[in-house]
Amino acid sequence: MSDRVRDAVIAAAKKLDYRPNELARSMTTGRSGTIGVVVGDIENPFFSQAMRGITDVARLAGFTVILMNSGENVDAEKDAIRTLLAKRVDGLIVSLARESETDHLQEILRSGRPLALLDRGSSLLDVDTVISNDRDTARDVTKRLIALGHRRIAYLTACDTADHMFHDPADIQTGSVRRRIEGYLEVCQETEIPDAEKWVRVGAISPEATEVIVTELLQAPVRPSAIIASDSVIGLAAFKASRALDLKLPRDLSLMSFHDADWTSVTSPPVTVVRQPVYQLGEAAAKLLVERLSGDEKGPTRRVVLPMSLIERDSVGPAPMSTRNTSAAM
Amino acid sequence: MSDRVRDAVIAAAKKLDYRPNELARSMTTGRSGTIGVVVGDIENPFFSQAMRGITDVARLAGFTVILMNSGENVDAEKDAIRTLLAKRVDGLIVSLARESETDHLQEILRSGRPLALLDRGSSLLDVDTVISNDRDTARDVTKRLIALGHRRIAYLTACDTADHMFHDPADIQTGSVRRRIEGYLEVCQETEIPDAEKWVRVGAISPEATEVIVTELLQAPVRPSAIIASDSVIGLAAFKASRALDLKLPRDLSLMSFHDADWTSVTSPPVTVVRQPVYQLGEAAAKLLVERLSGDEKGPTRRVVLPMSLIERDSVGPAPMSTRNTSAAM
DNA sequence: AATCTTTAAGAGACCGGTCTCTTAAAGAAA
DNA sequence: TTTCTTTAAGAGACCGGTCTCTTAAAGATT
Repeated sequence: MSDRVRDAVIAAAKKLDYRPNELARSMTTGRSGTIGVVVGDIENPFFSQAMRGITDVARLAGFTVILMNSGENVDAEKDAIRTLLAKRVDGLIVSLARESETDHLQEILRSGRPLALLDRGSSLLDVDTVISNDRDTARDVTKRLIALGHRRIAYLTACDTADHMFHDPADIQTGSVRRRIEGYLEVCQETEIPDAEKWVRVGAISPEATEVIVTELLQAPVRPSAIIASDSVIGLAAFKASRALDLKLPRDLSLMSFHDADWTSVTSPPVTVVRQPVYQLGEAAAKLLVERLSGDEKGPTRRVVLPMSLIERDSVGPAPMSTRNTSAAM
Repeated sequence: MSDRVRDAVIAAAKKLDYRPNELARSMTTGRSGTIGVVVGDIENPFFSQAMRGITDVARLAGFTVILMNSGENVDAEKDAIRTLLAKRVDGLIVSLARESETDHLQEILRSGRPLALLDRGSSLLDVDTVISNDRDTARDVTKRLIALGHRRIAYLTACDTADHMFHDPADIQTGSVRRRIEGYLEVCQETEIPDAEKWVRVGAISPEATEVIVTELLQAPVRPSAIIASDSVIGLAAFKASRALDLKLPRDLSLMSFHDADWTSVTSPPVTVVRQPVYQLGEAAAKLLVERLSGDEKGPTRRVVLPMSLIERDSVGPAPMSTRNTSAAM
């Protein structure tokens, strides 16, 4: 009897090509089967790789992904989260624009939905987080550069400050970058390199802005012998700018970049990079979220730290002798 | 009276931090404020750039975007569309895996939702489409190579066939690529270059696969003097493979690639590319869709063709004299 | 002051599912 | 055949909005 009726229903359903309305289902069940993701800019290979990791895990777990770009802008981020919450996503993955502004994130928590932080954590927020070992890697990288005789090492980041100048790590609102700068400064202090702070440059928010910063840096009377780029977009712009100035790497300048983007291995010279497990970062964040969504709602928060590693190629070399004694040169 | 009550309501809403449930709203209005996007692989810079164009337009129009990867796999594409339809997206943007399989797209049309095709059209489907002028550009590029004396020009694409060999443009299911190959073959025929078909290689679906194909191609007794890569991922792998074989560009081999990805300008030599308005492609597709969604539901279908242009750099040069007479060399 | 118009507030149905509870029918046991 | 158990089908409420219709109250008109 059950069979007969079922077959009839199925046949009818097929004839009318009936599709259950997931919206209606979501309304009663309270679950939308959707997770919201807020990233800085999907065009950045860093985020598109991470996004692939997220979508792969989500799909396997039966979730669908809504993507929103914040442009690293807090207001856009707030809007995005508000929209996502209104759409009743089951959980969120956010790559915070500024770690200090967490009011809108509290809102997520208050709504009872789980949240996972991607690449940037926040001490103000006790939630699942996936980051890289930024500080340690920055320390290693800086040590390596110093061992090669570099004393004037510029650090370039897209993170901007109110006056577009760097004074203190506390100015930097993006956690991953702040930790890197802290690591860099620590090592400089330990090796008694004075005024390392003055070599940190903020506001490399676009290839054009980066070009201006790098050009100005390299044309100054006292110029850096090495540059560390905080991501591959900055690294690429710095590479182009140094070439435009006819500088030979690594003779005239040592360049290294965070994120082993595709292009870094095919330049001449190929550029020394910090390999970041970007896909895995996204994957891990999605896994944490999916686990919360299917079971232990209220387990202890987990913080995953994925290791980065230095890939030494040919854009980094010994510093010219003339630059080694910092105090004299200044 | 109205004011008093409204104020009271607003105050109460604020106190309870009330957020309208978009799901419930969607159910009655029949509009979810969401558009579904199906791309091959968000990790590919081509798609991530296009996606940025889409999300920017969508956000401005008040829509939210659900992203799904098909991996250029028809079954995954079908699944994705089914899910999207069940979630009651208002419209879809799809980058078709195979132009001949359109049953699942008919399903979209039957559901009454608008659809826009991105980068790949289908003659079977009368819907809004945004593509590039693939055939003409391929013709230009081929002519240029032939003018430089090239007679053996390999064309590499990720599109695969059943037997992993190319026989006929009809084998190629990705419209943009098929049109390019058609343009390439047309020009070869017009200039009486025999057997151009044998230089088309399919199945460059990953960097590894591409490396195998390129290495085999370049180590054969009769090898191509020029390679055209159908996208920047293939172009990069081909660049690496040729370098691994110690070939000097453009002396030993001319290489050019579709899609002006970032890296193409920083290699040595920089590679000659076809500039594709990728962001604009996404933008245009989203605009077409949004227009349908807000007004002329049933206007005539529009096909937007965005122009590509050749950026000549230094990876393409004259063919070695020895390769110019095809018949003798074979 | 009585009537008509305007405007606001309240009540009810609906969207399309899920879930529980009741009722009816079929099959098993006495 | 009667009674008890099992199982299937049907009815109703609910999720949280939108929308329409009714009712009540305020303001305008003569």
